[in-house]
Amino acid sequence: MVTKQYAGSPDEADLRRADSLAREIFSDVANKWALLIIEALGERTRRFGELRDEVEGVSHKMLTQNLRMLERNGLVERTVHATVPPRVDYTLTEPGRALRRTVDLMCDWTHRYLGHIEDSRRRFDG
Amino acid sequence: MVTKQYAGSPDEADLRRADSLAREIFSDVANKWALLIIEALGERTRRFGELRDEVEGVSHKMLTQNLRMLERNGLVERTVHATVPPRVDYTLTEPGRALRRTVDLMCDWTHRYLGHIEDSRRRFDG
DNA sequence: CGGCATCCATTTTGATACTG
DNA sequence: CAGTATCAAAATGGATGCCG
Repeated sequence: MVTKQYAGSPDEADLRRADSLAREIFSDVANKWALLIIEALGERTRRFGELRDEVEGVSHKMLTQNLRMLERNGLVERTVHATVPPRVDYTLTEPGRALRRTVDLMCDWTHRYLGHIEDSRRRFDG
Repeated sequence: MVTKQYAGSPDEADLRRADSLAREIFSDVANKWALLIIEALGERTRRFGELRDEVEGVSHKMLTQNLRMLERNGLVERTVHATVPPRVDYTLTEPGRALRRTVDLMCDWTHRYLGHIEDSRRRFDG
């Protein structure tokens, strides 16, 4: 559960605040592009352009937007090199790497159940 | 990585098909409502109305849509009881429960790094 | 009660052009 | 190269009404 259950305790207000925050973070992170970007970053530092190439189908705009969001939440670190042409590196932080481990599991899951899912779809569609 | 790397092997076409399927499944599943619904289902069977109450903020439409998608992918099983008024139960299948375990980890992650993230946001916004 | 279809507002997204 | 701004197109989501 994202939001935890609790009774009317003294610091109920604090708990509610934490819950709505948890929910907000979950909404930020639980979307296709964010998770694919986190996967693509892996353990290595990547340049903006490398990410755009590796995350298939992502547009320039979506990539920037999601990277900004991930940076804001402290999941990626952004390093600007003062060169011409400019070079910007992105790396997962510790929290980012921790999240990546869970995304890895989701990817494993996808490959593991590929067959099941394909069969299920055929049954459903037919 | 959602899509795996591979060289020009004989069954390259098959692999590409599997990859695009993996990507499609990932896109289906990696969205806020789907994951929240999977979490809400947990180990128990739930009625449609119970889910609507438990998944805070979900609309009738989004719930139906996502449940249909999850059913199609074989992650939930839908049971219609021929009563008046009608009663429809939803339960996670084995693949669904397996996915839920990874979503649980994502939720744990969220609560674990709540503080870090809140701090990071403050720094970023200010 | 649960589901589907429709309409409509809002949001998201992609394409494009422009900047440092 | 990376980022921002803008605009139109497309997808999403909510509200409503009707059906079994």
